[in-house]
Amino acid sequence: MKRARPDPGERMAEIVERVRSVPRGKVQTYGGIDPLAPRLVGRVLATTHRALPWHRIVRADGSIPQGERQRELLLGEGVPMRGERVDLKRARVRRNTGPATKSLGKTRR
DNA sequence: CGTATGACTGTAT
DNA sequence: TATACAGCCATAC
Repeated sequence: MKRARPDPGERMAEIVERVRSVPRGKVQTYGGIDPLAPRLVGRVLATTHRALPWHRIVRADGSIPQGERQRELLLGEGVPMRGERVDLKRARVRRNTGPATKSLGKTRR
């Protein structure tokens, strides 16, 4: 059990690491980084953005938080878009790709 | 120490 | 599909 995080710094450090692990040309949502504290992810990005691929982090519905600026960067990486939003179905990082992904239930992580 | 705010999310209307 | 509301974590005042 290492679910407990008495130290905020540790949680933030993990967020930073996860953001850095998002591959180029793909994106991830705030909830995808930390479902329990998506707002915190934004705070971390805002304070650590200089060393992170911040543009690869978008909202759960595919909308882009930083607008045009971020949108250009994503397009530059070849991220599939759908209008002003990212096509999460294709661009979002997923650990499990395949049509037979149905009864996952709690197969998270 | 309490209140407000933010690069958010899921559910309801 | 779009708008409204409440819940959550850490920080700023």
